[in-house]
Amino acid sequence: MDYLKGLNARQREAVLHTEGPLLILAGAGSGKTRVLTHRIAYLIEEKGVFPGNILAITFTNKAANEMKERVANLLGGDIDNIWMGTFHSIGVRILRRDIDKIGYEKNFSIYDRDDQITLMKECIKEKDVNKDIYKEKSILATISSLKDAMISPDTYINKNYNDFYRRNIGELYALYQKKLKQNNALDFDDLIVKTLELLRVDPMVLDYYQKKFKYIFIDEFQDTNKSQYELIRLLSNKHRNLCVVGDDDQSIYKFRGADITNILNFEKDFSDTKIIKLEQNYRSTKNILNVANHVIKNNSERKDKSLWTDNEDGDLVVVESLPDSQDEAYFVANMAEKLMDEGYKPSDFAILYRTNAQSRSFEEVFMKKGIPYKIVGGLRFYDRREIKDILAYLKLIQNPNDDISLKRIINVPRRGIGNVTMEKVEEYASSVGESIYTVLQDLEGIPNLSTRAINNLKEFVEIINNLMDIKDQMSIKDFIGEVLDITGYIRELEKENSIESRTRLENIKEFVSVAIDFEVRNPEGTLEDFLANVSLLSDIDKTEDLENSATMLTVHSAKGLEFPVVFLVGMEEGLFPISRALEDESELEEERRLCYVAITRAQELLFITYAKIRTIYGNVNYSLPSRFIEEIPENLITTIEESSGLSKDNNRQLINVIDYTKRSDSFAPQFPNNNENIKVGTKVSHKKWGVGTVVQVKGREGDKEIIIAFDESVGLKRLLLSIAPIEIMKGD
DNA sequence: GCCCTCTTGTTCGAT
DNA sequence: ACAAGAGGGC
Repeated sequence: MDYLKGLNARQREAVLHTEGPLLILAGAGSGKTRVLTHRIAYLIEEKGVFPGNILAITFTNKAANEMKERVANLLGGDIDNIWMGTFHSIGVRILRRDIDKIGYEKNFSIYDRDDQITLMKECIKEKDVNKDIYKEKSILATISSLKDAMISPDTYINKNYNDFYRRNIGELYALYQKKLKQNNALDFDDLIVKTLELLRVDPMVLDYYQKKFKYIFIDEFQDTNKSQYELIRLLSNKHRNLCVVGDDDQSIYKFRGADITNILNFEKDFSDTKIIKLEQNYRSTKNILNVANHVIKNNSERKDKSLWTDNEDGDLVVVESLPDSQDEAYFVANMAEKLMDEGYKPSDFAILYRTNAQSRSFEEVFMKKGIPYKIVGGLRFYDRREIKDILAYLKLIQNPNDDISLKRIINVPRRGIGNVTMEKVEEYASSVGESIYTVLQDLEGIPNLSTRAINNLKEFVEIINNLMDIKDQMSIKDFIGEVLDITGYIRELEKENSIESRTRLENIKEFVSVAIDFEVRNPEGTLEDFLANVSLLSDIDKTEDLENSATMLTVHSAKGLEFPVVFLVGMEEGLFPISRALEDESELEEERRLCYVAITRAQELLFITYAKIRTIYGNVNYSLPSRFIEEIPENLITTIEESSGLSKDNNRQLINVIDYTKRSDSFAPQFPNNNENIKVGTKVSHKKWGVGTVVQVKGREGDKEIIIAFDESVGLKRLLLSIAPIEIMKGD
């Protein structure tokens, strides 16, 4: 088979350059996945490279699976031996084999964000520092960036010895690491850092992997952080066949340590680097690409490149201003319906927003209109309480040292084991330096426990021991069934028999089917593998592959994806770019890159919307259109009104119907409030809040804001006169 | 030990 | 606007 077929000259060059360091600067939509898959296929088929000698690191597990599939299709052979996955999953794989060499046990747990917070709370309590000053989340953020930069607690403490606050942070960092180890647990950052440590500490292990990985690929290289970069430098050091693919314009993860200098300095670190630029875009129309180019060129920190396309001009990009976020949602939904009449499918649509919280209004309207949709991230399945509970049981059974998981479920369902009892147990456990589970094996040894507490604890210990005994005798799915049964978790929910408990039971069923699915895909997989798999899924991975539904997701999650029709919503100053970035040039450039990523997801049609009023935290905010909109030349954009009237060149008749913001439920009130009759003292009645008196009227850019005092149970409310659902009381 | 009410933070993005 | 956590009363 010819692996060069259908590739352009640059792409071929990238496929053929197999030896030595290679940096592929791949613009958005320039066919980099194609290059990567063909290059891997070429190596195996033409160069006779054994699949087990290839390591490919992708950004999500989904991307890894897709790449695997595509390579398998090209080759028609067995490629299971290729190591393909995210940095974190590769780390787990290496650590499961040899982590005992750096003092952990091989059955380590992986702690997610919530587990980290729980653990940090314990550290703060134990260290007895002011918890109003030392916030778990911000400390964890600091620790995470320190780990990314490979700075140890000791180094940090020594460097900041005279800074009281920082020294405390450093000591909390040290304590946090100590506790992780006691729990035999690693957090996400540890999966990289400990892998690095293992390779540095043990020359045999390093040698093994350096020899094994003759060819290494890294996708989305612009979003690797320092420790990840160090890891691949180490792994590739022997064969030096390292191929990295990235686009500095799409670097959007600085907040979690992504270091753009990795890509900018690659050629310095690897002196004989071959650089190939892929600049032909195969994804978007000329108009869309033009818009993207005009936005990104305002950034100063970037490698010079010019992305071009042979595709059609396509329609102009539509920029639409809406009164508020609900109108925005209706606009998108109405336009989607219109486009469906023209032959588009729901799955062709993506709604991209800056923050997850924005999804709600779109979800509501799509639900109302019956347009199928799915949400990436947001209300996360794996974050639900019942799922976390079951996972905690499984984690504890797999790793008895995992105190965090134990404490989560020791009294779930209720077993009469309360705080007082647990405090005694924990105190004893830490005094003898054992895990909670271990000390529970000999309840008589724990001081001051009441007989009742002992009996309750005994019951719990028996449940867990029982489950540990049967763990290896059955499939994962059956074992989860036993856990749900023996612990009484299901019985408790069934007994409750509320709407909520029924939803929970549904979710649990869903979780069991996840396990079944895992077993089908990984016949050899252990409970350990299953848990690691679940922990390391990205939001994209976790999103159900619902047939033919629109996708709602953040711009961050949209990285690497493409859609025929993109709605880029909430394009307002303070939201996108986000308020925090307004005064910082480098953060602003990151926002601009994010905007560039959003625009370049679109293949055929792009709609950009912004709302004049946006409610955040329940507060009304008046906003201006995003500066990124201002950066687009007028001749590249249009509005619905324009495009439906006198049509410009290349501009399709987008609509026949005029009002795209019409709300189908006509909640939008027809109250004649635009009159001058409302003034301070006027009595009005509101649908929901009842009768109130206007206490203030303020002018606001053509509209008026009124403040009304309602009954004391409601209090003061701020409303916009033009849209307030109020009526003036007669006889006033 | 349990339940109810009040307070608090959330929302920048995520493996 | 809303959920989760804290705190107080029983």
